[in-house]
Amino acid sequence: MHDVAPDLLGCPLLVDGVGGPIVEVEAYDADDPASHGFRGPTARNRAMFGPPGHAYVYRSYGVHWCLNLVCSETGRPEAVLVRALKPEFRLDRMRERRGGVPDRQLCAGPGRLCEALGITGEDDGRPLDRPPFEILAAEEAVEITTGPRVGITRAADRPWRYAVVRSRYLSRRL
DNA sequence: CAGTGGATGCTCT
DNA sequence: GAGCATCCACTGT
Repeated sequence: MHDVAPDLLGCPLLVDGVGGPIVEVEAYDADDPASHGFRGPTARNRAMFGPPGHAYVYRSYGVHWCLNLVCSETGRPEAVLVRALKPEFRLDRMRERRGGVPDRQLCAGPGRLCEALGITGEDDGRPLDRPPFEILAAEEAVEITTGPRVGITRAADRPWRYAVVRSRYLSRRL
């Protein structure tokens, strides 16, 4: 799964044609105390234990939605949290949904990204290779760096945040 | 700029 | 009843 996470960077993620290339992700694996799947399957996290190539969407802080791409090859809960992408396709829809924030903040953060792409709990468990989802091959090679994950308390020092070097669309500086 | 705190609802202990 | 894989508004320099 730590192989999958960096490979996703640069790949355009679209929902109903709205989106752009992913610039920032975080990896969560089965032996990770910070992962929702760490304590076993529950009603919320069941998608994490399902087949790979599906979405795991959950509500964060009672307010925002966050999107994971499930990539458990072995039936273990492994997923990649999509934290930011470069707004590129159908910017008009994103601006409309995000209420006039600067373009660089349209998808700079997991909650913001879901709002811009219209992702909700309805999308939990849906396959990523069928509408409304679409993930394309990377347009060009990107330079990748790593750093500590954001917003967690347990295992916060694991450097499992992957980002495109010098992208101006990241949720935070590395 | 940096730092702080509130909103808000659901999950798990 | 506690604790969030967050965001935004507001404060003070």
